[in-house]
Amino acid sequence: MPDTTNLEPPEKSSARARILRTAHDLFYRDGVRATGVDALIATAGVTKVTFYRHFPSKDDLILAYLNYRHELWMTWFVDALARHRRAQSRAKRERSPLAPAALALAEWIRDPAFRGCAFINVVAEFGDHFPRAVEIAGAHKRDVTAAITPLLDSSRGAQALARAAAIAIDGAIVRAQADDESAGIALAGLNDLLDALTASARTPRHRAEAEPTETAPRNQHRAG
Amino acid sequence: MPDTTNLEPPEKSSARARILRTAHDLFYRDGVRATGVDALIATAGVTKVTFYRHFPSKDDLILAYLNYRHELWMTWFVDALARHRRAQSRAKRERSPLAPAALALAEWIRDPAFRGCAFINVVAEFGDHFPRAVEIAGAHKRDVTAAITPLLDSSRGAQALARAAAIAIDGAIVRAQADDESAGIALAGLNDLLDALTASARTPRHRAEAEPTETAPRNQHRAG
DNA sequence: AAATGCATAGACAGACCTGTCTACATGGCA
DNA sequence: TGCCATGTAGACAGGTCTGTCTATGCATTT
Repeated sequence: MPDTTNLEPPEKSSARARILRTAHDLFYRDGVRATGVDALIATAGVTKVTFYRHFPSKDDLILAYLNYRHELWMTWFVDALARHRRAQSRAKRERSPLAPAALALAEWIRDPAFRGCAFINVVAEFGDHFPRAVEIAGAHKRDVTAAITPLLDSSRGAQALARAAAIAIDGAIVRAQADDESAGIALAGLNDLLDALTASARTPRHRAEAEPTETAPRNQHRAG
Repeated sequence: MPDTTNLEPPEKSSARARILRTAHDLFYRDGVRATGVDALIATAGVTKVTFYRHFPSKDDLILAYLNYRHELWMTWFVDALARHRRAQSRAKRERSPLAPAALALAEWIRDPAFRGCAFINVVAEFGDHFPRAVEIAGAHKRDVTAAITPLLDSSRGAQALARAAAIAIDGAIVRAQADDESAGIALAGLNDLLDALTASARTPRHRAEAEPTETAPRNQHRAG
């Protein structure tokens, strides 16, 4: 997500803002576990006392990082959506209503600092061992879905459509992350998916409404 | 991926097989970085000398783990695909040609040991700091795409379709991982995406063939 | 019988981890 | 003037990390 300008008001504890900002950059770039507290305080230019005064434990900082990141990213995303929506309405030729989402994603993925979704990454790092972080990640995903819902006709099944689109977006994100030069493939695939989604919504052949057990097998498959 | 029976021939160094197997289980369950060598040797029931004789460094073990996991998972996946394909051909009513992939995914995601895609997780953990691991992850993704390609008509654009489907699959995987009870949402969304994909392939309205720059902006967006 | 290969047990080094501690400086406010 | 929040600098504790070390046992092969 480009251009992460500092949103914190500097009058309220500049040290805290610097720590949070540094944590954001290092956590996202190098991973949370790989970033030690010593590296954080050195980069932020504070001392340990200051650091631990603001964030009593690293876990607290991680949670603050996730909330900060969420706010930052969502702000950028809804703005990018609106931006591309305006550009699309100016252009004559019709496009998929989800095209703004694809364009926003393309912007982000092509950014040199792109390193995937911070929330997916944290869940991948910690999983069940950090449930509060997983919670925030879930809330983030829900908010992303909610942000793209207004792109769609509110009339029929916009909810299910938005959910499917959000999944396609996540897939493109991890695909672009896993293979450097495959960002193009990821974006092309995302376009195909979103186009197919809206096309099928126009011609409602089989409206799959949410319930997955229709196709999923019930037999609990025990694993090793 | 259920039922990970031991594939290693036991005559050749049972210790090595035990280490690899243990690494597989712990790395996948708890994360790679979170799993220390001491925990590995304790669980595998070997000593440090034995451990380091077979895997000179933890990085070597990580790579071996990824290769092992790849073989294991792909074996399961192609089998599950064939299984669901047979079941589908027995059933009378027509379904999407990608339905076997969705059914296989459902099997996996509903497995209690499911903790997302091991390769996505490793990339999320290490990113640029472990390029060889990222390479293996890319190869894995390519192989998954290749495995679902035969489900599609080889005639027109099966390649692009399979790539899009693979992205949808990845999206469903991370979605199911991020939010526990949202496995159902992920699978429903995956079904919607795959159905839409094959439906749009039958009525080729706009065939987006690979090149993404058609929709993606060229302006290099510098980031902070 | 000797040698070689592979296993065991566990101490150890050196680095890094999170988090606490003492001691001191500064600046705003009652 | 005194108080207190906030900042600085850096030593330190206690744990964990990867990786190396010595010393020993037990096969199979030569």
